[in-house]
Amino acid sequence: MPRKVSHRKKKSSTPENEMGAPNNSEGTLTEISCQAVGNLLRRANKGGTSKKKTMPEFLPEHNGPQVLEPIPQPKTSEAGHCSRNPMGDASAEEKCGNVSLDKGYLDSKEELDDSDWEDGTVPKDDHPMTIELNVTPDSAVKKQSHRASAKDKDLAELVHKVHLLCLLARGRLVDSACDDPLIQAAMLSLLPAHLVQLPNVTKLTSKALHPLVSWFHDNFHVRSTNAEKPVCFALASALESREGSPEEIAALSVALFRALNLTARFVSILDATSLKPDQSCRPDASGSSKGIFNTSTPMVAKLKLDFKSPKKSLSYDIDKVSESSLGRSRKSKKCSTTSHMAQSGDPPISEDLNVSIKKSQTSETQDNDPESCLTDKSHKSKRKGDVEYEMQLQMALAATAVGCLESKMESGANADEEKISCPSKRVKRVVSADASTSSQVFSTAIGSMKVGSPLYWAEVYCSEENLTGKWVHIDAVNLIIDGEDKVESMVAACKTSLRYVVAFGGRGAKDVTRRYCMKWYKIASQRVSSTWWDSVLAPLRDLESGANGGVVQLRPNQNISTESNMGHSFIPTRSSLEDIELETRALTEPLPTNQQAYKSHPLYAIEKWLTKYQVLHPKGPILGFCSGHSVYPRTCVKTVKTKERWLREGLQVKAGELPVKEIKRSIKPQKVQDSGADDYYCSDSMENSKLYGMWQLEPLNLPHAVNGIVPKNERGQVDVWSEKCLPPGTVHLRFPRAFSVAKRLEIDYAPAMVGFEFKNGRSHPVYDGIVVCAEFKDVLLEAYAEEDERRQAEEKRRDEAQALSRWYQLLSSIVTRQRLNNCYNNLSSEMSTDIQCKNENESNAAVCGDNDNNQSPKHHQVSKSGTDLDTSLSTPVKDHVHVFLKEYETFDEVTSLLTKRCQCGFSVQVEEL
DNA sequence: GTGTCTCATGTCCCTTTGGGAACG
DNA sequence: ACGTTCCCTTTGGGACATGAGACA
Repeated sequence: MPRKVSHRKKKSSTPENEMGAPNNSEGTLTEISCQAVGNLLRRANKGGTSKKKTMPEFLPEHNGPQVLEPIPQPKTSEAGHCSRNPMGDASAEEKCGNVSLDKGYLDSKEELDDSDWEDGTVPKDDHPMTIELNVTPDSAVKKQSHRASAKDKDLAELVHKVHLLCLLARGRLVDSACDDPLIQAAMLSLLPAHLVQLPNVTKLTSKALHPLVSWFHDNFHVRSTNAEKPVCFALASALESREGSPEEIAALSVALFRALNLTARFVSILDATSLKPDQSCRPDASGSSKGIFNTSTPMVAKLKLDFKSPKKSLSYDIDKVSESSLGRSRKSKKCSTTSHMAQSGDPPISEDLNVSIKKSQTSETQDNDPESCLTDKSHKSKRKGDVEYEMQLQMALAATAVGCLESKMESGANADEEKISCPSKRVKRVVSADASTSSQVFSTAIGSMKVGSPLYWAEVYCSEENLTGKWVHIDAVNLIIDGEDKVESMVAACKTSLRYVVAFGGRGAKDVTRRYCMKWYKIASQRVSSTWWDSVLAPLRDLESGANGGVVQLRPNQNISTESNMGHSFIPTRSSLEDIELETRALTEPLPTNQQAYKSHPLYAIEKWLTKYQVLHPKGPILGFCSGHSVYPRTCVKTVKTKERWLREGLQVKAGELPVKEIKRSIKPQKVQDSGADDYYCSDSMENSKLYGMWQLEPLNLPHAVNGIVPKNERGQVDVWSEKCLPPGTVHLRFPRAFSVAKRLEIDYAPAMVGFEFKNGRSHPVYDGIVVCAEFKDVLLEAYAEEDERRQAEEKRRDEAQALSRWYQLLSSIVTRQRLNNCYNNLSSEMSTDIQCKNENESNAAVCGDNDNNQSPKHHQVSKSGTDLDTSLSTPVKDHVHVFLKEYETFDEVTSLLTKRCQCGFSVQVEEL
């Protein structure tokens, strides 16, 4: 493939880039991680996916001469942070355009545009430039034609898990840094005196935190940071400059809260690489690639690219806001603009705006929610789906009669009653009054605002919120307090994933995704198996609840009811109450608005998407409707099976029960040979399978064994799928050849079929042992033991006989050879030597030769060929004494072996040392 | 541009109970 | 005569996941 060469021109050589790839960063944990995970994914992409798809994901790539531009290293020391900086890096990008590779690759599709590329050779000027390998932009976006194999899936899952672990570790580091006493003290020293004593820790409400958060928001801004420092230093640096990455700013807010003795957690979205193989190595639909170490916010990034002048950017935003907010107050415009500018991090403009906003906020923050400026935008007309969504939410809540989400109960408790009682007014009220809770509308509004995706925020425990206190979401970066229901919309609008939201505290962590994710069904399939995730989090949960899960002091009137409900032993802690809250959310998820979501929804189901072996029982209550289909609780979905399948589980259909469902089952075409003709025809017939539900079953009632006779099925066997399938009074003996013992003792038995084996195109029953009446068990075992012993003895005897026989054969052949040798005297001495050598090796029998007449002071190693047995066999006269005459001696100079021979044919070899 | 639905297609799982010839 | 082993041939249908295209 021809390589494409990009002229990145001056914009690529920013000071940041020059500093961004320091040699001293070589070998850092980040680099090693980048490379290791990159290698993993490259393995996954091997064969079928081009390099283009993998390379941008994991930078820096050390491709030697291929990358001529100094590639900026990941700007911080952590895995997740270096990329998850959707707002903070914006200013940096404005400065350096689309240069930095880790951003540039990912953020803008424009970079991949053909106009940016030209074929040619590398010019020999000093402009840094990049060579990208292998593919054209079109092919990069081109979809994979092949499906991911199981291996790819496994690998993607592995990478996903590793990435999650890295992000968890990162979160713990940040959490730990938030506890740093120096940072906390420095934060306190910056805090105005009137705010130091502001929060009443014992009776804290989210509203009381507004001044504090406003002050923080005004004084700390998001900037991109390219310094690679340990978390603590990074926080200190951000504190000093009052600027930092979103992660640092969020962490500083946590440090501030903790310095004020508030119970606060650092919350992070763990935006791990995709669990599915195709998505983990492919640019997403919006054209931005998301890799493990490079997560982008395309909307923000594009904005930065489009508008070089900050002022232009500002005017654009204001225009957009004014367009999208018809008849909105001036205040809301300011708020939205401020919100964005604070994120974009342009110094002069945001400063100016901060001043203006300060003025407006100081007079208004006490009474109005700052985030109302965001939610006001949701006044725009609702789509049909939004209205349906709201209606269904209400219906679901009414039908399930489960308490609504606590936050929503609080916000709209009064309105709910009216809505349920007066459906005709519902829509209007939803649009007008309850717009702040409409995530759909908010999503649209956020989209038009082009704000960055929140990835980090804080949670502060407010004891006076709700009845029992609650963890309150505080996004100091975006100046949003108690906006947990907005996070999902903002995240969705920015193409980020809300799969894992983890709160860090006390060096531990807790998954609080349920608090922020209202559409669990959308993320459920993107999350790793809960078993693994729970086991990973278990020790961290303990740490977290140990630090933050203190006993909740309930108000007197609440104490009674709680105790009566939960029992006297229940001591409510923050942790346990939060668990209940999250569990409640899990059980009160709003109804999805699209049909397909019901396919695998854990809570709801529609009949259309039931599988072949599922029925609704009972068929109700109807929780709502989706496109005209009734929605039922998932608990009504029951699995039905055939009699035979239930039999395997030790259950049988009750007498008189009719099948709850019948499905057509095609019988396998039988090959029937037509007599007299070569062609085959298939007899393809259909028959109905009768299916029964669990409620129609009873424990298996097999006929009892009587008079030592085992009850058998129509095939004369017993199907032993499990112990439950054994007829009463029988036992399963899993011994090989047990049947022969039973047969010998004339005990009735049945072969035990334990399953099937698919071989040679058809199923074969697999047998394992026999089933006999229980009373014969001991007799059989005894007999089997005896039989086994006898068999082993027999085997031993047979082996010995065979060994003897083989020895006899061997020796006979030697004797025969020797006799032939004696008879026909012309056998060469070499032959004899060969045989002796061979015999010596085989028999390994060496004896000392007493008859050695050699007088020389040699050390003799004498081997008597053929052993004594040989001698006795070869010499008919027993009292024969070997005589080794000199003339019969031979000496092999190569092996230094002296061979002495007797006239009888016996020979001895002496090795001369 | 986005979300939803339908259809097509690939993958995976479930299904499931010889018989004849040769040989010992 | 009887028991054991080998060889033959190499399913196929449905559920489910996923992508493409149409449509609102």
